Amino acid sequence: MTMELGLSLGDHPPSNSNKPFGFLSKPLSSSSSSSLMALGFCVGLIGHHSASASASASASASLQDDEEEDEDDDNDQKTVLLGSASGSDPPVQLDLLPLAPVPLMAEVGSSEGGERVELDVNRAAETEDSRVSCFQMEFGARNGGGGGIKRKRSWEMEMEMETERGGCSRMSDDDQDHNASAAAPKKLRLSKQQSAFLEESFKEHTTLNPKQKLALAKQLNLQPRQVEVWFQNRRARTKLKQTEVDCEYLRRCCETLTEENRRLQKELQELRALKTSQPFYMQLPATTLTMCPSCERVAATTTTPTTSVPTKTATPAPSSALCLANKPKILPFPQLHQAAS
DNA sequence: CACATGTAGCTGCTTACATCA
DNA sequence: GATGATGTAAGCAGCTACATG
Repeated sequence: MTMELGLSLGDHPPSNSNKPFGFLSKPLSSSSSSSLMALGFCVGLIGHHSASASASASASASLQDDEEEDEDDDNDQKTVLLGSASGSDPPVQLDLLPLAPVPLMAEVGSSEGGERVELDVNRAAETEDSRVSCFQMEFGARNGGGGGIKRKRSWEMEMEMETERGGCSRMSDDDQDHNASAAAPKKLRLSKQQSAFLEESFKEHTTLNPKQKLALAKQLNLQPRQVEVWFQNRRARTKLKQTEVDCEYLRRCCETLTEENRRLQKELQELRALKTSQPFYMQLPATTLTMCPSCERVAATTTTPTTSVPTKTATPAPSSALCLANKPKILPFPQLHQAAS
């Protein structure tokens, strides 16, 4: 007789994944949990997701006008449902909440310009670096830009024409040629205010419709393409962090189940030892082994032919209600032999 | 109605640059 | 100051959905 103890993680894969847990083979960072916290997200196990987005209120309030039909985008909460080990348990919901909301600068996006502490990369056009900045924007458009700017959107062209009319003045052809032949344009970082504003907007909706994108770009004095790229990268970062959280959760599940497997194997060995130490079990009264699912102790009860009252002959399991319920019966060896033959 | 084509938006991967220890 | 690690803006390929002829 062989008894197999198989453990599987596959019953309830994460709802957002249609792949098996192949990524578990991927090495995990050594200090996973702490690093997760360091990433700026906290993991909470909650029953129902509470609308945390309300915390990020005023920042993108100015954009609310533009998001009439985009409520469906808001379902993109940074949460994930994970199947639990037992099917009856409620799913574990990992909630990614930014630890520290980014303070919003009052003057962000004001085209008239409040006093800015640091250099706004897109305002650098007004400084001696202007050519670099203007060229950068021009470069994307002229370049054909490859993938992202393969096909220029009509509304983007509209926006850029508007920008050219108003803001960053066009360079002369000579200047353009000069810059085009120069080294690739420097990559300029968004200012903290711009990033903070985009972050607040991202809390409201992780995707943008063209109107929202235009509005954001206008407010932040950025190209719509820059806003679009920022949101794309931000979604990718969110997904990456969520994957790390999922991975950590499943790693712990795996540890727990491995430990459970070890314990059950040990218990099986003990039962086998019990069998060999009592070679005359055939003559013993029928024994029913019961295991309490809560305390995980095994109790053997013997039933004599003369009386229906079981007599406990081994370590008694606690008589809690849990112990009385769901008694998994392990057939005594004689019965197993009979069933096999 | 089925099909081809163009457009727009997305993801995933990658590169290059900026920043920091 | 040099250097490696890390973060991030942007480029690119490929996919899908949708509108249009």
